[in-house]
Amino acid sequence: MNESVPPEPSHPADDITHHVGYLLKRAQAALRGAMDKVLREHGLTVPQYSTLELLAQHPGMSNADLARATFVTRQSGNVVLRGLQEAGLITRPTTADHGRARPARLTEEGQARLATVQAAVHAVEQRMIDALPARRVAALLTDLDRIATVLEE
Amino acid sequence: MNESVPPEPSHPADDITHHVGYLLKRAQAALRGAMDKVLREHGLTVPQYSTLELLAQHPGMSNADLARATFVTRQSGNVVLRGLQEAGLITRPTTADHGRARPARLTEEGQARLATVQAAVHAVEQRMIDALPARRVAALLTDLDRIATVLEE
DNA sequence: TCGTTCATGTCAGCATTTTGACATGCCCGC
DNA sequence: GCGGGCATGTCAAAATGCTGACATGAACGA
Repeated sequence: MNESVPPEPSHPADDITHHVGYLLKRAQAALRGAMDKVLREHGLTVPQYSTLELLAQHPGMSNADLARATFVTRQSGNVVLRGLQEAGLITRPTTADHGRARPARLTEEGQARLATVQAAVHAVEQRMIDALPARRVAALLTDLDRIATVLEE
Repeated sequence: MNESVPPEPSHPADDITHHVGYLLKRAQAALRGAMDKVLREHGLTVPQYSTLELLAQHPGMSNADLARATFVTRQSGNVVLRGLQEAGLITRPTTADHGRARPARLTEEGQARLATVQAAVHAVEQRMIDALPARRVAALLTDLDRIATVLEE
């Protein structure tokens, strides 16, 4: 059953802007821009927000954990963590009780700041979801997961 | 190890790593990494490849055009263009015949280099597509397009 | 016990990208 | 004509991210 897509049978690559990779990039760029715009009003960057959100769900994550989860290097993650610490939004023990990992946790102020921006960020995500047929959202999630998984190996 | 996840069974929707935004980021990061790895063997970066591909389809695009199409600033686009020009893969007129825009075009060597890497890059994209149910690919494309469109405005 | 291996945190240097600014050249309404 | 408005190219400086390197601490097997 290949009849549903007959437009270009012979030419495999016509318009790059309609390839999966390009659209993935475009959607991600648009999301990044929308989040940046919203977060700037609250004095946070996207990496900072992501870190706060992760720490809220998993208190005690180390710098290396957070770096992996946010898709940056440990070095970049460290910079973000220092910024958040200077802003008083997180705390890290000065000495590691086990290994070298220093578990990070949200401060009261960190939790408050996160709660403030969550509404705005979630509104952005809702705009995304509302733009899609409701019954396709779940499929999109599994598809994106499969793409990531197959390319990560 | 990063053993940081024995906490309470939170609701699936509460886990950020299953949100659309996070999966979009993860898929894009994985794609970027896979393309980087493949292109490095041919001495090209992802922005350079993207620019070559766009110029192959649309000869004469200006720096500003390319910057918009690759989701970077004009300044960054200019750096990429200079690199490609130094490598002898593209040419740009030293003076603009109309306005300030200087249309870029692939050289013979540029076309050859592009043809060489296209197979490798397309193989990556094929791995993505093969990881998905065939009948969902078209839906994924339209969904990504809708996400990008709604967030770009 | 000891040595190897691995993960982590951190420093330094480099590359890339962005922000901000400015000059130049078209278009379009007046 | 001609002026404002806009898009483009480019420079300089700052921000951001990465690679390479090193030291420390834990886990594991000989």
